Amino acid sequence: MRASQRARGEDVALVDALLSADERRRSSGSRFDQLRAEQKTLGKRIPKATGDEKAELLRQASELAAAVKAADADQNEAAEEAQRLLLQLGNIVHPDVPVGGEEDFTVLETIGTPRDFAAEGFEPKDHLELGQLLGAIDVERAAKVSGSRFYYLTGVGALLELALVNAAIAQATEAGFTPMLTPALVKPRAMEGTGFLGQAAENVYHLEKDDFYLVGTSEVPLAAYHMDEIVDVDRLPLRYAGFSPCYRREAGTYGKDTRGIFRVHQFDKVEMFSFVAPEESEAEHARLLEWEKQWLSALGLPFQVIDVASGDLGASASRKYDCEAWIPTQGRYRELTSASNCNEFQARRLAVRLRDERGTRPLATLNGTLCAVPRTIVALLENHQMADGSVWVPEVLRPYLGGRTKLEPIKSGLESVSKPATK
RNA sequence: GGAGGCUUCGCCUAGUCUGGUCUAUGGCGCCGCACUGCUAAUGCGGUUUGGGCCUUAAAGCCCAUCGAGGGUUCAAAUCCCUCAGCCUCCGCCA
Repeated sequence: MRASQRARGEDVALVDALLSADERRRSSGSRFDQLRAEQKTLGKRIPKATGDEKAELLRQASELAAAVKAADADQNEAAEEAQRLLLQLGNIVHPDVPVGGEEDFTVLETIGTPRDFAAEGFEPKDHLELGQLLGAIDVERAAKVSGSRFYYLTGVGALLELALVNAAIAQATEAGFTPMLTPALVKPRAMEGTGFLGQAAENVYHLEKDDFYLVGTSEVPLAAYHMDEIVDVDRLPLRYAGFSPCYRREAGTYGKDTRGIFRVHQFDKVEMFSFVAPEESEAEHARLLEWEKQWLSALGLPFQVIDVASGDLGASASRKYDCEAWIPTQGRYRELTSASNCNEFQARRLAVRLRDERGTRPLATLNGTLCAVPRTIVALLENHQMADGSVWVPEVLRPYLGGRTKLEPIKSGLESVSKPATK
């Protein structure tokens, strides 16, 4: 909603200011070039000259040097101004994107059918209750240690995460992605270049003492991986499957999704990231979505695909498809994955270019979630639960869970082993 | 954390002490052309990136770019300062 409220008038004013700053940069730049050429010519004569002639030349050169310096300063100032304005500008929205705020998305398709628990004769438990029965999730101790919106995955919960990650990486590798473990702390340039220091800045953790940012997604280190590089067009597409912890301040979400692990400050995620030629970006966007659908289908989750509305796109995406899984205890579809086409937006800021017969130009970057762990666990537990609190394990995960077909409530869980002394 | 060394137009490299002759040397790779049954070899030419001018186009021209930024100077790859990255050694540490 916030983004949609950004008045169009402001953007127009921004673009005008940007254009005039660029014009200033250009004119003082050509003045600089000209003065510099004169200075060079003059400079060549100085070593050969003697006496009065030399003194005169030195005097002229000195004046010229001052003029060059002034033109250079003008140029730099205008360039900085233009850059500053440019960073405030969001990506251009794809014309087919539905206009409006968060609620104005279009449902593109619905896959699978939510279970009818009433017909099965029992009331579904929510993921936290199931997690506790299984000895898989501990939010109480996490609150003690780290505060709200943190969690421990314990026992089978920890195993479940590892299984999900392994299965997701296996699928991505099969599809041709290069698996990557990425830094979670990045420099300002990487954060800024991916578009996270604009409206999204309030949701980013910053380590002031070292000027590091904690990434909210491995999209950041993956996009910046080829920063300042020129990639030969023959090497495209470059596809990476990143796995990293993700940190989010979740500012402005007080009171939203407070129960369980649906919305947390730290989680692990497998992310797909593609570098492609700009003319390929829409086709690649569709492919990313297909891989997400393949993943969610393999997990046996009912979900819908939405075309996210313009106001909910963020700064860097021109179009975004979300896959939303059915959450039985909430009675609605919730975001599990998100695939964004950023076209040249990030590449331009990070100076990632391609080289083909036409020369060099920015390429396109796209990102798509494969598996954001906690939310996937939420959906998995709730959708595959049975009346006794056990949870059916989809086939893709079994090889990574010692072949087990279901997770079962533990008789004497961690609770009985060591209860917190207080409360 | 401490001490020292290094960073040059794809890769390697000359140049830095002693500022102007650097319009940055040479090799490798790559591209084009020539020659040659093919390949190879050989010869000649080209080969950073960004901005601008000019042109139908090709070509050509100007400016910047020697890790980044600042300073000194008429003039900086070269001298000074700050920062970054890499390497070596010491300390500490999983």
